[in-house]
Amino acid sequence: MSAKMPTGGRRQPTIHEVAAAAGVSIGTVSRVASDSPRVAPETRARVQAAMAELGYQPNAAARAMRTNQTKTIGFLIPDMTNQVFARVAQGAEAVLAPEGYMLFAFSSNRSPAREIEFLQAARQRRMDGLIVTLSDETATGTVEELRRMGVPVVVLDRDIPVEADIVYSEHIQPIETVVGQLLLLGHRRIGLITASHNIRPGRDRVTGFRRALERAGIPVDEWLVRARIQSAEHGAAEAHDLLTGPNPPTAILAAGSDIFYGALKAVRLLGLSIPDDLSFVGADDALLGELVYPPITVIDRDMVEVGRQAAGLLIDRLKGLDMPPRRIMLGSSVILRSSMAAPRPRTG
Amino acid sequence: MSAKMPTGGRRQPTIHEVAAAAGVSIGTVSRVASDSPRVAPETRARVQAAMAELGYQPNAAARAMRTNQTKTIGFLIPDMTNQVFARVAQGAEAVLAPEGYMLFAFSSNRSPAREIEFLQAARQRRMDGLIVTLSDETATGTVEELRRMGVPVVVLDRDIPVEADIVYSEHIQPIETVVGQLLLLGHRRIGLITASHNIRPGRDRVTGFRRALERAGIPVDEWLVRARIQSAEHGAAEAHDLLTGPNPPTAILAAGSDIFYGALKAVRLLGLSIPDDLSFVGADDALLGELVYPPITVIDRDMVEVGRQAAGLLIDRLKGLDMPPRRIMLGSSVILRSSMAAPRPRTG
DNA sequence: CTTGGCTGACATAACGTTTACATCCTTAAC
DNA sequence: GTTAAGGATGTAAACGTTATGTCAGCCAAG
Repeated sequence: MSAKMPTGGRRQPTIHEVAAAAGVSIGTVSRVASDSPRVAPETRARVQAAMAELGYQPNAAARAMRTNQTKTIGFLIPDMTNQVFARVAQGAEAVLAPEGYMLFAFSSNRSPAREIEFLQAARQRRMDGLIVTLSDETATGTVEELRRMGVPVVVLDRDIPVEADIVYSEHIQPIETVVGQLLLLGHRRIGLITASHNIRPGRDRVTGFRRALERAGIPVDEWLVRARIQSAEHGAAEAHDLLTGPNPPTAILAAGSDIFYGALKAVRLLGLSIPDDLSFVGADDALLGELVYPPITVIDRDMVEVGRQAAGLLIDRLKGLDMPPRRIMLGSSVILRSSMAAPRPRTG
Repeated sequence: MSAKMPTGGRRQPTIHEVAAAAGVSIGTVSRVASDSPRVAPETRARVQAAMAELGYQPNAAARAMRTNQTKTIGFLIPDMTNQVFARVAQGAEAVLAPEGYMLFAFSSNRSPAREIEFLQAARQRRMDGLIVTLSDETATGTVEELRRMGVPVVVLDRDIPVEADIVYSEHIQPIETVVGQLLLLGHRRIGLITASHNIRPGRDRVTGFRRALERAGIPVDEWLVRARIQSAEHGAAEAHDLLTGPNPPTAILAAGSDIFYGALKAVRLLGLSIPDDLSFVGADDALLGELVYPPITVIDRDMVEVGRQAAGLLIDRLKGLDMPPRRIMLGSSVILRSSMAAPRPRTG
């Protein structure tokens, strides 16, 4: 052969080859591979030497077929490029790895169709458990598929009619707090840009927003409430629309990390100065809020902890815990910075 | 049973149950499942109905055992929270999915030990191919493990002694360009913070840096060259050290996205103003560069394209292409913004 | 009416493990 | 010296597929 296929072609050694090399039966090799007792130290050493020599790695498929376990956890996220979900993965991984599970992340790019594909692939691969963040609670196919899973599933921050453990983040209260602050500063027209009503964070943020205004006795101008898609593009478009409208808000809440980027970019493009021309509040990306000038007030939450908690719930189920679905609610905090100020008196 | 284990416990139906339900043999079910011809339309319909009824999903492990294919590609990245790698995953996914492959991402958190664990897991799972970004070219265990893979591997932006296809990014030239610009502006002391010599990007950036200075006949002050760890912490620490030293640079190149964040944060904390007190250049996060004030000059590259190219190389190998390792070099661009200016005349 | 060709379906042998069971060999106790 | 106990190892079935070989039926041609 003149051209070698890079790192390809080599067949993986099987338990039989190891057995032959060590001069024992495959049963013995299997016992050594899975750290069973009942094997003589001398034999064990010989087998281990053969395994090392051949570079033997047990075939997970064959193993899975016998044991009905894959030691694999699937993690479905709407968007891999979003740091928020990446941090959750990090937290989950930290809990799962020591238990011998591998976490494989899959990004759906916010497409319910891709989510269904993933769930089917996960079922085909007989993954032992799942952590999922759906991009649309109202997509029935996804929920249906989730019901068929047959393995423990932990849902993140969504309300769906499925028997599963859930980790929630607090969204209502922090928005209420921030809107309260803005009202105190004198703002009366506050814009909210967030995710759609089809996912819990979107709904809750709108709820918090309304509550704060109602408590202050201020009617909600529906034009100022933009609950649509969770994306930078949406954030930019809505911010632009709000700020160039006939009666623009004096403050904007960009609730969602992507929306935060997009809205901030739109503000920059319009040449508005924060907080002189506009008060601005972001969410879920404390670092960005810190790096820009002026530093921006941000609603933040510990996503790594979300991942840890989710993995914890999953581990319990994998260990056979049998009880009704559990719910964990994790808090959010408001990091106050200098992006909020009293509104400039109307000059029009 | 009083408490039901959420979404757990349900055994998955097998091909036998589908066969029984449809009143055919398992062979026929298998042929329907894999879209073989040679099955009567009426029979096909009956089998499909049974599959839908039972929610049948073929067991991937059993399938893999027979076919020696898992339709799974592993993607090893140093850090999931880094957008750079997430974008690569996105690009790769876009190419792989239409070919029927699933991409599973795994983050090593820059630990060679975790990388070895992943490679072994990938081999156990008999993944069909791999895209890998190692965190240290000099870690021998990783390379050794890579050699044993037996399936096509595409390496991203690393020089390692393995027969594999590689996708490179251009790092020397953009640094040279930027340093050239800074020299033109009058800078003579320029600090470089980047990754260590153990990975190609770190080495190349230092090379570009030296070349630009040499061409201008300026000796390199080694104190100004900080090629260490690719992390925000390192970026912050080195920037702080440089800027508080006895003879600080008048310009800083923060070459690497994490380093960019960290260094920028350090500059903020020191209360320095860009570009008046300091010229500043970032890398790999064009969006951040755009959002901060003033907008920051950034060395950028199209990571989604990197992913696409890598997946393309992999697909070719999976289709049986047999030729010596291929190398693809992708360009980088410099996005000029207002963070570079003439150095302030020395007042000391 | 037989034969040959063809189609659709079935039966069955792998694939590489794990594990219950069988077997062999020591060693110790009677 | 026989036997029982027990530890170490071997044997073989099963897991859920795919693919190969086989066979039954049917139609057309001789």
